[in-house]
Amino acid sequence: MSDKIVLLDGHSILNRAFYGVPDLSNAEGLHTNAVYGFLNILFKILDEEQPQYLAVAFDLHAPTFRHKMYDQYKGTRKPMPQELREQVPVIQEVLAAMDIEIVTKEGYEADDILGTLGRKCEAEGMEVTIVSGDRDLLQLATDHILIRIPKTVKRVTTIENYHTAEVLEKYSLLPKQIIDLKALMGDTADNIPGLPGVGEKTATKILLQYETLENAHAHFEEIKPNKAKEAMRDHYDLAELSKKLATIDTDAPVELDREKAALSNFYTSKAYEMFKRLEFKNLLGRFEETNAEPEDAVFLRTVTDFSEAEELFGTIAKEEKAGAALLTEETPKDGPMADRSRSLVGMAVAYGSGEPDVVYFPAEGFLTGDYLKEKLTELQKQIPVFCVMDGKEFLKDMPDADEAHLFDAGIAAYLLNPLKSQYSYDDIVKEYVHRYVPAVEEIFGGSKIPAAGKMTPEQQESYAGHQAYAVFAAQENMEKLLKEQGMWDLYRNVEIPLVFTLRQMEADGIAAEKEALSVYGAELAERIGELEAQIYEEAGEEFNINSPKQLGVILFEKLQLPGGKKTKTGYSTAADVLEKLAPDHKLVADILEYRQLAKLKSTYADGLQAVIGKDGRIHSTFNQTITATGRISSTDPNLQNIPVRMELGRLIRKAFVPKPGCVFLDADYSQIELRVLAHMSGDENLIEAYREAEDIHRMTASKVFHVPLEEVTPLQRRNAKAVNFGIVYGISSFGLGQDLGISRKEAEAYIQQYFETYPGIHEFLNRCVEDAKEKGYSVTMFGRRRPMPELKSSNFMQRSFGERVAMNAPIQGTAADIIKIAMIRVAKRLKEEQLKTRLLLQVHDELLLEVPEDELEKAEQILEEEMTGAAHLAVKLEIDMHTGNNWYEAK
DNA sequence: GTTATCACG
DNA sequence: ACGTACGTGATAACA
Repeated sequence: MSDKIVLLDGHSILNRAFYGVPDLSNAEGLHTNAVYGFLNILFKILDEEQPQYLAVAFDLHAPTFRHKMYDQYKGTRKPMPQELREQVPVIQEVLAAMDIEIVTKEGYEADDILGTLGRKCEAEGMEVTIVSGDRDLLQLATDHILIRIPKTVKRVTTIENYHTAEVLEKYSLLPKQIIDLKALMGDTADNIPGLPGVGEKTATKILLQYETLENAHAHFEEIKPNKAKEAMRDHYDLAELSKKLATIDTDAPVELDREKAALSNFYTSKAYEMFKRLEFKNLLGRFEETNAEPEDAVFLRTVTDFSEAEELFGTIAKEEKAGAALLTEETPKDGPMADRSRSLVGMAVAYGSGEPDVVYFPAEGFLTGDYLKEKLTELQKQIPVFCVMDGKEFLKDMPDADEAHLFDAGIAAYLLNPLKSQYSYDDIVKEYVHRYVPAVEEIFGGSKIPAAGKMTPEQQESYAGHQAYAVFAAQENMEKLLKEQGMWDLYRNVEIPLVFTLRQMEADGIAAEKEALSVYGAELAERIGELEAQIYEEAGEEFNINSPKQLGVILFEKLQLPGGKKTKTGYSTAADVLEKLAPDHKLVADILEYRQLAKLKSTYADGLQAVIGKDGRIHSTFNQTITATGRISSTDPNLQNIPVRMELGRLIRKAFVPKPGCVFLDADYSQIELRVLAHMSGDENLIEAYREAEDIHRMTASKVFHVPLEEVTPLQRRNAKAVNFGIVYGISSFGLGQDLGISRKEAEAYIQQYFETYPGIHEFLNRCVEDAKEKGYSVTMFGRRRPMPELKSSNFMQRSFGERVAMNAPIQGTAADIIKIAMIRVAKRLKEEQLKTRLLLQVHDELLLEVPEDELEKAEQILEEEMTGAAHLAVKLEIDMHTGNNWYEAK
């Protein structure tokens, strides 16, 4: 059997894949559809062909040399869309990670490289397969060179195969005559002009008779269709040029490096990382059987001997920097946070200069969990730079950690790119150390991390060790980048202190009365039952009201209500659709009420009861690395979306109570985002409006609608308020119209008048978009960045989204910065003044404190001072503050 | 696991 | 012409 080689036309396949695969992008906003499609085609070909060699050819310049000649001639080449362009380096990176040979040559196209290598390999007795989307390549087909052309029709990829015989069969021409064919008929996709008026039919007929272009020209007077004859006579220069354009150079100065092209195991750890980052989940399966060894592994070791450990701790204590990772087991794994007990299973420490030593200490024998914790706490206080992956998690086991020494790599990575959905140690190493360590999937053979106690000793060492290595190795570069990007102050003086504040909030939790929730839930259940019966009766049948699909069928098919389709899967039954129908149909009104109550019961009445711990408190988790704008989020449960707007829902807040002897103290910023906007835009009129008026929405209405302040109607005020909100969201006339239930045109007029009233805001918003377009990211007052890849999109919708985000992110982000600062300041004051008052919750513009009755006055003063003093803006920061014996009263 | 809906700022 | 408000998380249904 002779050797087989597969040669791929990189750009051409990428291009095919781009247009054949629907738009995909990963969490970073990077488009990935073409890369995904490319890899699918590659794997399919390799599975089928089982070649010994593989190489991929790329043009060096996207608009290629040969085509440029014609571009100058006619200048009609469309630029490559940005979404495709950005994927070119990605596929090259992926191929490189897979150790696949990439061949390029200055001054030559991929075609020429494929042609040359193909001929050479054939001459050496190999079987050659060339894969391209470009039919030009058919000219290369022989009995030993197979041209394969993938086509995607309706999401199914099929591949056409051509040896000489197949070319003859399909085109009635020899492969080398394909050149003449193109010369005559042209190829718009490739910008080959051909002869005017000559298509495939005529061209084939001419070539069947005369074999070549030149021979045909010599006999042009005999050519049959008159049009073709004249074209041949008058435009032969075009055909000659076309032939030149269509001819593939099979004598380019390129060589195949057999060693590099030899197909080895390309399931490398680098490739695995790339696939993971690109979120090609079903391609990851290909890696499972192969066990890729990292090429330059981090050296790890496990120490179990007590005196050796003691000695090591002594050495490490003198270090300037260390990285650490804890393996902790939580039991039981579900149920309320407070009911779980934690035990240390082991810990890893990375230290040293240059290539670090990484040591894993299992908590066993004389090295007990308590001993290790004690030692690590000491180390943490001694070592100036102490790096961990997740500081807040670390504090659960090391509550006495020193803030000044802590480097939280997860938070650093979040600030450097807040768009990622996860901050994993392996990504961090890849991104900031340019090295590869095994990810959890590789260590555990699945994306799930088993309980620490269930891991094998090897897995424990690898997981904890690589994590300790990662934070240690990445720290320097991350710190440098944070400083370069002007975020070091934000990192050091806001985010890191906040880690400690949030940890305290989580640990304290908030008391909730199970009984009250249960009673509330029972009341809801009663009314839900009534509604259910009514709905079935009105609908004439029983169905699952919670199923939008079934509900849509009942409403819009069975009962023929107007409202039609809206979502891709069927009818929309969202509240705004149903509300339009509710006044005329009792059924719809009942459904809306049912929905509301069902939500309250399942999410709040039942949901909250389930997370109350044995201590009677709810310990939510506050996430600091989730949002794109810098806000924090709350999960398990989410305490930032407890009902308040509707009275019935609001009653839930009566179940949240202070502990005995305490009261709640709640304060929220008054229109913080609008005030931030006034400050950042510097708009004199808005700033002045804030100085003059109690009620900013009324004031805005007065100015926008040119009526005296006292004569502003409630409707005018409502509209002005909506515009104020809209501005903060990155206004669009459509969105505003939707919100106010008016036409796009009317909304447009409001916006216009608003901008006339506050011209500085108009300028500011434009500047936000322009700046973000230029720099690729937006910035808050405190330096927080948000990258905005969408702004470069050629897709109108995505770009518009980017523009709105560019207007919103600096405002929402700055407000988020301010309340974070306020939280730190409040926490600091409480500590300094040794109060027992505790910060319990943050709800974006609101803080809830649990205050011993005798500290109330002091706490009020602190809260007022620290919240309003958190930032100095051109307008005052004002708060509304209340006390109460539950959250309902305090709000 | 994804989709639709709805709770909050 | 395109088709939207910005930022989150939990639940139930459905595949």
